[in-house]
Amino acid sequence: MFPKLDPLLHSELRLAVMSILAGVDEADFTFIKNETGATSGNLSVQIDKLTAAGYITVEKGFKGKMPRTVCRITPAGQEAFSNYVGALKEYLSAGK
Amino acid sequence: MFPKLDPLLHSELRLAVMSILAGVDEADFTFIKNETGATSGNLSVQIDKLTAAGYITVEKGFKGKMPRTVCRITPAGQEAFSNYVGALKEYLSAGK
DNA sequence: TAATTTGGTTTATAAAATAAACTTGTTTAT
DNA sequence: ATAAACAAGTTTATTTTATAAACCAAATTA
Repeated sequence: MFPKLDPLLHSELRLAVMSILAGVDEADFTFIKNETGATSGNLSVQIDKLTAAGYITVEKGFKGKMPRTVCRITPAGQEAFSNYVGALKEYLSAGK
Repeated sequence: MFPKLDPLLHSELRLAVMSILAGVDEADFTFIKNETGATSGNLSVQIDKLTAAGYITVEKGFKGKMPRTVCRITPAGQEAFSNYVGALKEYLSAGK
């Protein structure tokens, strides 16, 4: 009746990150930080976890001279996110 | 853009409990335990938290000779659940 | 050239979830 | 009658997460 929720996605910040990345081609660290209001440290940690899970990729480069970290969602990440949304609906249906 | 999610509800088991209670008049401990597949210990702890928050009420009695714990959602709980569902939708919209 | 800011990472602390062990009392089998 | 197994939880301990604090290197600004 209640499907298991992917613990990697069932986290406020990681979910927000995935939500952003699901809607765009790419987004950099600073943009995600601004959108979510997260601290750099927290964001850095959560991005690592999503990367380790293969849900996103991280590409480090430079914009001019400043370092820049670009994130993208992977197909596996898209699917995991989609599955999570589906599973969650089972929990929410009663609460309209 | 991303509303804060009520941390009391953003928990797999507590959310399942609230989801059950949102749909029925009352439910007892054993029923919730069966529906969710949770361990007694975990369920006991999470029910305490929901009770402390005023989201549910717990009534202890007996069914025949056996102890029995009946749970009900409160108006505050209904509203919190409803708000949570609304907030969550902001996070899920990108993922269809 | 001395702050200050940008863009982070690493490490430490606080909070949460989960599991293991225990309690109280009830049936069931011997 | 009594021991073994079960029901319905609670309490305590362990593990996992999330968050915050401290730190770092390079770039920019005063």
